[in-house]
Amino acid sequence: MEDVAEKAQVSVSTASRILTRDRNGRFSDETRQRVLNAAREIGYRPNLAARSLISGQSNIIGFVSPRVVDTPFTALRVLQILTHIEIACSERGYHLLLSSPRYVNGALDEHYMQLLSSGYLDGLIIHDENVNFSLLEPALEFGIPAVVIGNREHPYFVNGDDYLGGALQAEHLLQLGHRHIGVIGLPDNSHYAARLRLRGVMDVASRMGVSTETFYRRDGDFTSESGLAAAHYLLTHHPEITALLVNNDRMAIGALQAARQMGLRVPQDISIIGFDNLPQSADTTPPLTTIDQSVELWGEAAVAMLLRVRQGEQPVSRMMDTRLVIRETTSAPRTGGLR
Amino acid sequence: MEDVAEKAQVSVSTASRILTRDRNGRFSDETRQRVLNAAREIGYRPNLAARSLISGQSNIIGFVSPRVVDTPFTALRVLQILTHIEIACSERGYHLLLSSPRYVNGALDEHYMQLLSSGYLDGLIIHDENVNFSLLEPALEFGIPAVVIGNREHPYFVNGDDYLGGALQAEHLLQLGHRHIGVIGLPDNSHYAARLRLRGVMDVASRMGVSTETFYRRDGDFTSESGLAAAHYLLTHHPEITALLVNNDRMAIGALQAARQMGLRVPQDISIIGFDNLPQSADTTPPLTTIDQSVELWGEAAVAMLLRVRQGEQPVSRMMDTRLVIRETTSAPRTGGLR
DNA sequence: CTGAAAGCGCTTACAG
DNA sequence: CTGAAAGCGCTTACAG
Repeated sequence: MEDVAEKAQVSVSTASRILTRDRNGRFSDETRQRVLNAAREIGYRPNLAARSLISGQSNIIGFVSPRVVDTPFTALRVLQILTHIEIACSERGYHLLLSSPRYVNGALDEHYMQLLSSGYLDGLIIHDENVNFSLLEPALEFGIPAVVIGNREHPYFVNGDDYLGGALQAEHLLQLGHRHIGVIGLPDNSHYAARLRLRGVMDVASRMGVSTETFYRRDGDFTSESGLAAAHYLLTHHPEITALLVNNDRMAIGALQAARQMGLRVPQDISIIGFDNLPQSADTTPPLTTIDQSVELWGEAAVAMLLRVRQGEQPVSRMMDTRLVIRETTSAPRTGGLR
Repeated sequence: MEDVAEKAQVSVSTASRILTRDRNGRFSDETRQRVLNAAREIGYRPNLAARSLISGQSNIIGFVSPRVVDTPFTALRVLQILTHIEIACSERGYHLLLSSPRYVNGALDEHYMQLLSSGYLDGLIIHDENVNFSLLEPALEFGIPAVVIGNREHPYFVNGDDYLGGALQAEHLLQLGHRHIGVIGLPDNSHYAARLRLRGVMDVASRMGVSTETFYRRDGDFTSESGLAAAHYLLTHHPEITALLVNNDRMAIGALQAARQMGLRVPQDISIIGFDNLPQSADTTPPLTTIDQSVELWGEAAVAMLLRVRQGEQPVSRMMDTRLVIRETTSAPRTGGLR
C-alpha cells in the first residue's frame, strides 16, 4: 500500500481512502485515477487481516453445523444448504468459514470457542437442529450476529414448515385411503424438525377424524439402514400396514429396500412417503413421493438475513415453501385388503 | 491481553510469550501459573486477526473446488472429502475456509483472487479436476503452499488410482464374459480422472486380447439424467449390448433407471458397473457394483500433506487404495445371446 | 528469566 | 480535497 501511495504520489491515507471507496471525502478524479492505476500496476491487494484488525470487520461469515457422534446425519441437506450459502456469500464479497463443532464430555469443543473469539467472524449461520444442545448460545455471548437454521427458538431463523410438511404427508396417505400406517420417525427428544413433522401428522389424522390407533411407530436414526430395519420390523409385526410414512428420505430409501427384500411391490403392496426431497430421491426405484422444502433457497435467505442483522435491522424470520411431491411410491391401498 | 498481564503482574510481552507457548525463554513455574490463571479468570482469548497480521500465520486452511457452469458435478464426492478435511483441520487447531471459484469470461473470479491475497490463508487444498483451467496456478503465484486433489500434475497431490479403477471395471465385466459393452463416459477433454479411467478400460481390453470394436461409447455430463439418456441411446441402438460400464455412479444410477424404464432386468438382462462408490450406491435397487477409492481417507491425507509442505518438507504424493466392490448389478450375460 | 519498544498493514479521527 | 499521526491487538528482536 505504501508502494501504491508512493507511485501515485499521494499519502498513504489518501490511497487507503480511495481504495476502500470511503463514502466521505471526495477526491479529484485525477487523484483517484492515479491511485487506481498505481494499484492496478503494482497488483495491490489489501491485507484482510490488517483491515480486520482495525475495522473489526473480517468479511468472513461462518457456517457451523454440529457433528453428532459419528453420524453426519443430514449430510445431503447440509451440503445443499452449504452450497447456496457459499454462492450467496461470494456474490456479496464475503468469505465462508466452515466448522463442525462436536461435544466432548458435554462441553463444546475448544476449537469452536476459539473460533468465536478469534475476531475472524463477522457473523454466523448456525445449523442448530438438535434439541439437546445449542451452538447458538456461545455465539451470542461473544456478541456475534447470528441466524439459525433448523430451529425456531431464535429471533432470526430460516426454516421449512415441518409441521405443514408432516400434515401434507398424512393428508396424502389418508386421502388415498390408507388407514393402517407404519410411521418411521426419530426419537422425540432429538430434533426440532422431526418432532414438528410428527405433530403435523397426528393433528391431520385427528382433524380428518381418523383414529391413530392403527398407526404403528418405530423410530430410526436418520440412516437408510435404520429405515430398512424399522420398515422390516413394522411390516413383519403389523402385516395389515398398507403405507409407510417416513420422517426423512434417507430412511425412506431404506424402507424401499426393505420392501424389496420382503418381495413387496411399491406402491401396489405398500406405499411409501418420505420427507426432504433429496436430489437422489427422484432417482430411486421407483421414484420417491416426498415433501419438498425448497432447501435450495435457504442459503441465500440465511445470508441475506444475517447481513441485515449485522446492520442492526430486525429482519423477519422465514418459513420456506413446503409442498408435496407426488412421484411413484404412493397409491391407493389394494382393495383386496391384507397383503 | 493487557488485562491479563496486569492481573498477573507481568509485562504484556511475558504474557504473550507464555500464552503462545514460546519454545524459547523458560519462565518460572510461578509466573507461568499466574499468567495462565489470570487468562482463565478473565476468559482471555487471543485475537487471531492480530496474531495473523504479525506472525503471517492465520491458522486457516482453504479448500477450494471450482464451480463449473451450473453443475455441482461431483457434489457428493466433494462433500465426503470436505467432511474429512474439516475433521483433520479441526483436530490440528486449524480453521477451514471454503470457496468455490467460478470462471467469468475465461478469468477466475475476483473473489478468489482477493482471497488468495488476503493474508487469510496458511495453505490451500485445491480440488482441481478440470483439464481446462487451474485453480492452482494463481495460488502458487501468491506463494501459498498448496496440495491438489484430482490431478497429478502438481508435485503434491492426493488421488485415487483412476487408471487402475478403470482397469478393474473392464476386467470384471470381461471376466464375467461380456463382450458387447456400452461405455458411458465423459468428454475426453474435461476431467483428468475420467480420461484415466477410460484409458484403464481400453488397456485391459487389449491386454486380455479382447477387441474393443464391440464397445460402444456415449458420453454424459456427470448427472444421473445424462446417464439415463446415454444408457437409453446405447441400449436402443445396440441391442446386443449386455453390459454398461459407466464412468461414475451418478450416471450409473441414471443407467439403472433407463434399464428399468425399458423393462430390462438388472443384472439378468443387462449388467451395470459404476465408479466412485457413493454412499447412496449401496442403496440403489439393486445395489450397485462399483469402484471404491477410499475417499473417506483423502481429507486427512491432504491436510497432513499440506502441513508438511508448509514446513518446507517435500512429502510424497499419495495414490489411495482403489478396489472393486461387487454388489448386485453385475453377472454373466445371458447364455441365450441377445435379449 | 523478564521488560520496553518497535512494528505487522491498514484505517480514521484530527488538522489544515 | 489531502496529510501526519495514532492505534487496532498482538509478537519479537533487543537489552538487561
